[in-house]
Amino acid sequence: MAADEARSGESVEVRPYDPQAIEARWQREWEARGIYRAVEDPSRPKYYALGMFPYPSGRLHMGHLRNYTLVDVVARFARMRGYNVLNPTGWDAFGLPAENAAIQHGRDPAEWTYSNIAVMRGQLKRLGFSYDWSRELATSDPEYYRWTQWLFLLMYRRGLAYRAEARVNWCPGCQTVLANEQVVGDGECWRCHSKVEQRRLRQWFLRITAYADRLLKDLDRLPGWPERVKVMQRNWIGRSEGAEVHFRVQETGDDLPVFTTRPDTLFGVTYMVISPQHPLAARLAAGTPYEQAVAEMARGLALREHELAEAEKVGVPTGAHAINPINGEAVPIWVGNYVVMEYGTGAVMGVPAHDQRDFEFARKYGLPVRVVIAADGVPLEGERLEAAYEGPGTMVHSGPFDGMPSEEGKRAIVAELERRGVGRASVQYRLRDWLISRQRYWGCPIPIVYCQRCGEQPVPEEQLPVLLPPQVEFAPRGQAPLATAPEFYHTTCPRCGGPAVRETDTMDTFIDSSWYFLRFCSPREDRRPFDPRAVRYWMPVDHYIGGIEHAVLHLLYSRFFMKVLYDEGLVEQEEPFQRLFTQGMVTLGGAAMSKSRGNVVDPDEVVSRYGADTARLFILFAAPPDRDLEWSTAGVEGALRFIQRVWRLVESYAPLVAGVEPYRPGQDGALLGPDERALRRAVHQALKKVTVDCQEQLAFNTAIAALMEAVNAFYRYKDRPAGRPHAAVVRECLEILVLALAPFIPHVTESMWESLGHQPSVHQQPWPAYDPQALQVERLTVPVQVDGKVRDRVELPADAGEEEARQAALASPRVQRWIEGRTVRQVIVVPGRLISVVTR
RNA sequence: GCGGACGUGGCGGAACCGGCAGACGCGGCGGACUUAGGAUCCGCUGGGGUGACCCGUGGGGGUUCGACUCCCCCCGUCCGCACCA
Repeated sequence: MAADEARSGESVEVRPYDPQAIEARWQREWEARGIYRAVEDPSRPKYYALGMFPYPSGRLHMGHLRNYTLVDVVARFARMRGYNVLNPTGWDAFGLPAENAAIQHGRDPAEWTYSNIAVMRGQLKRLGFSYDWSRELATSDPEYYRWTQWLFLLMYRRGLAYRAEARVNWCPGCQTVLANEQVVGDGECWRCHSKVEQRRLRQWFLRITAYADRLLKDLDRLPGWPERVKVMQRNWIGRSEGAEVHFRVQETGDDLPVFTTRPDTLFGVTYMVISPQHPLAARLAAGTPYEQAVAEMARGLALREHELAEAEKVGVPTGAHAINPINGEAVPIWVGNYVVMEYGTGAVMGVPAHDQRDFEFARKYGLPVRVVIAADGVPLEGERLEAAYEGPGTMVHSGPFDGMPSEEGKRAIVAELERRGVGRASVQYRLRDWLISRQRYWGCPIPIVYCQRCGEQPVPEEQLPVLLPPQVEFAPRGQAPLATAPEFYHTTCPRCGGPAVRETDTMDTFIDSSWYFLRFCSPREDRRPFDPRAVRYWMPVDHYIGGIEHAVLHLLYSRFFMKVLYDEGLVEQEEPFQRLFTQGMVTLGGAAMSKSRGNVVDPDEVVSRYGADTARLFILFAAPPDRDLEWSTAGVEGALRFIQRVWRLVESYAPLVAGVEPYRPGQDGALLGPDERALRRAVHQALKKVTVDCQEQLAFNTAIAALMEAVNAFYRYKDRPAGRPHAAVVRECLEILVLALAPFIPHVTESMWESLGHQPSVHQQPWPAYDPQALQVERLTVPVQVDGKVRDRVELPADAGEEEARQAALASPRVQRWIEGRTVRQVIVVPGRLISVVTR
């Protein structure tokens, strides 16, 4: 009876698939049972899956949905494979938008932030992510930022936090300074895209440059990171090896060091060029006709450094000369706009024959060009040179070094300079120290006070947190809002007890996010930033997933923090993220979704209309996770259709398999009919594909495709004209299907698991093993090529030997037609794959 | 300029280590069921020719019995960095 019903398929009325009811029900149950709560258990291997926590901007967008869906699948898959999984979330809650809302709409930043969090938390919960919600945190909570301040003081104590006056990036839109990493594109603010200006200010910095070398070297210890991100970090750190060479100003006796990567070209120096901001520039030009020009250049640079890349090289002579330490030659000193004060020493030796920039400058101002590296096709006379030769060669016009290969010459010249005490080997980095002061309110207060008597004083640990005061004046006027709150900044000196004032700038929010992954290990710890035991168990993050936009911001800063904590002995690893995955964008009409472009699709609307499982399935299936994903409503409907197809399959078979034990591998295998064998093969093949695709890469799109094929095979079995269904095999295959789908569509699979007579939760089941025997076939069809073109297919026993395959191929009439009149020179047999007959 | 990624049907995308190009899905066409279908199930769907043939993975060369895959040159798209000495 049950069998007949099952076989008659669609004539059986099955309950309709109701995603809203199903999803609400299981979300409630999961929460009530606490099945995603993570508890340290040293007897089990751990797995820390983490998505880059969201900024509570108001509502979730598709990027969030994609990001967290990927993390959720990784977490669920790991859980089923027996790992003790930590998958937390929280809120990167400090930041400018909260403050802008305060300015524009008079809302309290805290109120704005926490009401956004409430909305977005609800959205995340409706998506059914397997978070351990008991670990939720917000960086704007005093219990969190207390420890951010503690970490700042740790940096301070280690000499890694310092205050200095420097030329800094000033965003006129946000009315605050920015770190170099936050100046993006064409010199724009990463947040509001205003053109960044330069100002001189006294600000707090973190000495990330002290870790430049380790940050660079350890990239090689991160095989689980995308090459792209590592390259970006390498370029950002920008290590170059070379030499520092000390020239001397002939007229004043001043020391004038330069950095060069080409000490082998030292004999080719025909002029010296210094940055307009170089301390010597104004001094040397004073009293010359160029005094005013130099001053103007310095001013011009202060405004828009980023435009220089396109600007023409401009320079003026100072009238002074520099003496080359290698040969005693005096060359003119120029001031040039192409020299960056912040890199190297702010002075460059001009070698026009072997540096294209110097070449252009020399040609423009009629400076001599002297060839000192000879190579094929390079004229020895500088006047005939059409472009600088920057490659290696043999040294010429270089006194005692003539004839030496240039690579060797680099070492030889440095040795000679060292011997004479006028130079040494040197390494330069492009990386600058991290400017962390922000003239904003909604951030973590910097725990420093200034005492007239004792100077700069760290706030003692026991006085933390320095609380952000409510109710301050926000109108941006280039000054920190906290500077308008005397009740905040008036304090007493922790050392002498005398009157003192607090620092009124707040910290860059990237500090908050540089350690949150550690806090998640023990989020309620109230005596330390984190419990070392918990950190030892959970860290490092096994799989970190987020957007590429953090390649050199958050990801570099977090690595830096981790290394400092390692040096302090607080953590045992130096690298926070073992494996990193950067997902692609979600686009509509080929462009990233954005409010200003008006092409956003709201995840919430998709969930209300189709359900979270459908939204997830579409996102996972429509594109490989690292590529951009074009949103498609038709595609979403396809995903829904697939879920319904599986739903009907399970529902219509449920009566048949009720109370039946599943078929077990190895059990009377020979007795199964061909239809059952075909069904098992399809299902186990899919299971194998899902297992491999999810384990080795995040190839969820192909994993899901494989499951779709299995479902198609299931329908072929169900709708075949004759034969009663084999209940045990059907149960086995249905269970595998449901288990393998569980990480992708967690709610509906829970209901299916129940329909199959099981107790929840499907997510606490072990991942099934595929049966290698089920994959075996008796006969297979192999294509036969003649001279590289497929001419026929032959059917062979699966275990056919080479000779058998060869005979079968040559016996084929269609192959014979193609080899007629020719000599068969070779037959290549690729077992199980193809046979290639060669006549040429 | 330097560095990285990519280029496959009408569309999103498959293809292990060099071995049947186009899995799976969307869209389209046809059939079944049906009062009806925008539901469901099944079939077809790269182009030309319409019998078994030819062409086809951005373009051109090469290696190979065999190339989306490897090598060389070129074109195009996207991203990052950019007078960094």
